Amino acid sequence: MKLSKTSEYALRILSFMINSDKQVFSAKYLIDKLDVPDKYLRRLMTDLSKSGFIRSIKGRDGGYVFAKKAEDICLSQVIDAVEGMKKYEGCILGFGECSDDNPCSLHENYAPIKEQLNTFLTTTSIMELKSTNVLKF
Amino acid sequence: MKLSKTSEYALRILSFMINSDKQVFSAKYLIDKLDVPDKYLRRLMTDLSKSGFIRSIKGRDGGYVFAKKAEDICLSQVIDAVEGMKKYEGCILGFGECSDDNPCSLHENYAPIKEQLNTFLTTTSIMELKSTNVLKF
DNA sequence: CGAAATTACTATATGGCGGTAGTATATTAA
DNA sequence: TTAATATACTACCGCCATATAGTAATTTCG
Repeated sequence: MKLSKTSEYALRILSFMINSDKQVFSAKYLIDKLDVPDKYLRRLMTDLSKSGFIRSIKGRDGGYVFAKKAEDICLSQVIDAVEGMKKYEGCILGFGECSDDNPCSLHENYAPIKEQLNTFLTTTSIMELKSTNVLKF
Repeated sequence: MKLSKTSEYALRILSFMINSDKQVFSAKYLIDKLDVPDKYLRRLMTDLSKSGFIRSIKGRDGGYVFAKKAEDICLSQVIDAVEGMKKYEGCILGFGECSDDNPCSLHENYAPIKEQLNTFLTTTSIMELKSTNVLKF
């Protein structure tokens, strides 16, 4: 299951920052290294700043730095900040009140899978995106 | 994880048809019973006909009937017909060539979950939507 | 200081999904 | 044969995600 393009971009950027020795990353530098559209990346960086994952430094020699430890940023937080987690948490048939007590006809079979997905997203930090391999996208 | 609204509608309609004693269902009747917008349902029924799940009968006293056994229609086929299965089958990070041999940094942890999801969708027929409970939506 | 480099903001395309409106076409009951 | 009932088709609109363009504001190096 694919995330939204915006979530992909966000994770790709944070992943790149983790895998680099640099501390400060200008938008220009990230655009040069990653396959993310110029203005879209800039706006996304502002969003990620407002969400508290990174911090912006204005002016000449400015850029972005991590605002918290990468170990403390989990996938679901990033996804929730840029596209929302609702679509990954809800009932597969879209029934508003689907639950163990009031299940839709697929609930019994699907609930365990959804549970695993949500556990994965909420317990995996972006440090998992650190890799010795070259980044691909 | 939620399906597209169109997939929801499609499964809701087929589910309703399974749970009824009727054989032929006019669009007007389905619209009256289900919470699906008039013209949107009509267009969707045409799509489901073209995909071979149901068959249309034109003219007065016309409507729609199943074109194949409900046991032979699985969830993934319906989803694929109306919204496509790509987003449920692809790499979570959107890497085109993500595989066991050439994995993205989340592949190892996410692949088993994706596998379960796809098995669920491809092995569950819409007969699973038959229920003694009242339909909810 | 002042020019250069950088982030922040606002406004504007673009494409797809969900939804609507009107018309054409087909069939049947009377 | 004709009116009624049904599906099929085409065109359009609104919203949201993605993407682009231009300008304003901020900081630092020389």
